[in-house]
Amino acid sequence: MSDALNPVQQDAVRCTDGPLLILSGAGSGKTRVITHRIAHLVREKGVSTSRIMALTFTNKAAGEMKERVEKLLGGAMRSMWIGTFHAISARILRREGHWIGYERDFIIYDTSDQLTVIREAMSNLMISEDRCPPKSARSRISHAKNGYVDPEAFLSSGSGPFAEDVAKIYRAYQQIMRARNAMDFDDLLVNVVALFQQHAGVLKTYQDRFRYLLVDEYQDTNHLQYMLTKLLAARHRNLCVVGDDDQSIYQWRGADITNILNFERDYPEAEVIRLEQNYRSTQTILKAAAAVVKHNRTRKEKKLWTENDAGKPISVLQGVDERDEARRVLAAIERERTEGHRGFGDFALLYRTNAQSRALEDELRNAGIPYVIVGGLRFYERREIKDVLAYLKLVANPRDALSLRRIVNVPKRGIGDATMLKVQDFAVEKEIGLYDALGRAEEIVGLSGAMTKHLKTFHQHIEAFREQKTNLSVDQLAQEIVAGVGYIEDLQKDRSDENQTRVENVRELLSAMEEFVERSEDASLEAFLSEVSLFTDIDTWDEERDAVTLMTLHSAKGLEFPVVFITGLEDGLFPIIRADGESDLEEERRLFYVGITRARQRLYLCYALQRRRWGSLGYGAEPSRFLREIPKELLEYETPRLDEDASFRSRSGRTPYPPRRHSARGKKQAVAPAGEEDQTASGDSVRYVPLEDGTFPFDVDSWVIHPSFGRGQVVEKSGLGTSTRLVVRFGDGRKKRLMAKYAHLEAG
DNA sequence: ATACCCTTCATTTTT
DNA sequence: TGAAGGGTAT
Repeated sequence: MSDALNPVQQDAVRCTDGPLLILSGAGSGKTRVITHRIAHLVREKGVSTSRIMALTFTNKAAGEMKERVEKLLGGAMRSMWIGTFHAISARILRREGHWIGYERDFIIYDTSDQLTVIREAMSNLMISEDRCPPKSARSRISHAKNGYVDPEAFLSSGSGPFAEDVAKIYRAYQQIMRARNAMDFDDLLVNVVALFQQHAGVLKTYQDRFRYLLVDEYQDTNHLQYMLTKLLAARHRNLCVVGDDDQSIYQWRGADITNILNFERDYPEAEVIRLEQNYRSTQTILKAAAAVVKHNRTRKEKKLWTENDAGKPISVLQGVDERDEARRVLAAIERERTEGHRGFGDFALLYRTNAQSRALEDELRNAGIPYVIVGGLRFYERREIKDVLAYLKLVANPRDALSLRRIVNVPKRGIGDATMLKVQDFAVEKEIGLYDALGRAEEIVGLSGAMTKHLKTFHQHIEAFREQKTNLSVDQLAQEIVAGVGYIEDLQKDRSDENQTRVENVRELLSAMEEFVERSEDASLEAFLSEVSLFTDIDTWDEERDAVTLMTLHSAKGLEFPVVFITGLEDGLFPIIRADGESDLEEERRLFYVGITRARQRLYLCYALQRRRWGSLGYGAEPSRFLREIPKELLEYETPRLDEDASFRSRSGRTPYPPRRHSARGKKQAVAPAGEEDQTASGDSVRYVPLEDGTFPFDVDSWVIHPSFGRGQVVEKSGLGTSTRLVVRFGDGRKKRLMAKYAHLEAG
């Protein structure tokens, strides 16, 4: 990219006052313009950074923006509010939520937490899950919120099947969330809009403070975000929105493309600037992108151009099935690597659905190629991470019954479901929270003395953490908790690979917290919890790593790679057609457009003639109609090589690469079990003598025979009498935990 | 309490 | 297909 801004970019930078719509084509240097614009405001116009707010969709975009502005201005931009809509809303609500009945320490529920609450609401209402699937309730509630529709309005609008049920669930759900001082993602936006609408004074403070407002990816704003933007900008009207209607790919989530299409109607005095020079891709790639998106009707006409070379044709790869497709991708990667002198980090493999990553992943792993998967299984959604966070959440907010339930018996404290039911009954009877009920465990009838003690101990433990909360930083507090409850030790009791990974993840979390404390001005527990709740996988994606990147087309938005493979280009998959036959072809096409324009030099379009979808159901597929929308002269079909070599490889799973270890986040490595050789040597024979009380005489190191596992050696023994438990290592190296009284062991 | 078997779900995309 | 969660036998 050239150093100086081009004339249009300069216009966009200098046009600071009044509403401005920047239509920025893919690869047109959008981020550069935004950051220079902010720097211009500060340096040339003397605007204080504290008066600028920039809203983005992802933390990554926000972080990048902040970093680049800091670089331009040479200093930390503490006072400037750059963040995602959700993060900024959370920040405002931490300060002002009390106006609308939330406490400062409200917690943010993720989508699985949401589901739990919905189930709870449904069971209270006696609505069966067959009648109204919780997930569909969730999505309809979310839609309602995105349209700023409350339960009552939802009911009167009476839309869709079971509208009454959903309205009831919606209301009950909100009641539960309120009682727990909790908000879901949508609530963050709903509440900040409600706050501003109901409290003019509060709104005025923010309107006055933020004289310059900037919104990135405006084409993806939903109605709530639109309202929020409008409210904030109403006073100064210095609102700059940046976007590209051709890259609107979140309508399914409530994004309203008319926000960008109607900007000029909302702000008649708005300037419009079009960034149309592309600095990223070859002419060939741009031509293909333009030809595709031209098929859409609802869009603003624009003409992207570039001074770059024509570049190579776009390659089309055909596989017989998804494995074959994957192998062809790998072959192309290898060719690019040797001929094009590229590193693994230059490649991106994009797909429509996360499930498609498997075949690619399998082949990459076989070949020993390092790769990173973005999305899919998220760090903060892992069990161990959620456990630790649940402790923190409970410490932050004892009303968070969800977190309480999650960890009350983790690690095991002998507090089971039956006990918690009694606690719950007591809590309901006394009209107190679950947590407070634990503190009064001695009053609960029907609990054994030991159980009461367990509950009290747990309560005291948490109380102690709550006291420490004020003197300790978040990371120290987390360390105290992890150590205090023996979380890691508990994991290490079972030394499986899986648990080892879990321990590492917990440590990773702890170090992430240290980092958080170092870099944040507000290092409070609440701020940390807010941040992690709003974190996604793409945010941690490390572009420096020399590894092939795998991700969905959606995740790829905003990124670029020298070489891009778009896989699974089959009708029905991409464009996707759902089970009900519904498909938004224009949005799918925009998604394809986004994918194409991620590529700088080389683009590969791949499909398979047959693909397994949900297992055995293989379906024959037509190549995607989108392929036909690209002019033939831009394409180069790779001769399908369906020779015996390919089929041989398909069976043996061999590839030209030697297997090598690599780490792919979130995927457990296929590690061969620690091979213990056959134990054929006869050890000391222990006579099988069943004792009167049913105990068994086996000790550590003695040999036993199990009716189904065969012969093995006792490596651990715990418990006494009838509850004797043994860990036995059998012939194939597998260790089994056995309850001696059930195992039918014989001496051997 | 654990281990295994069964069912179900996911397969659209995410803050 | 395979992961994950529930239920049941041990």
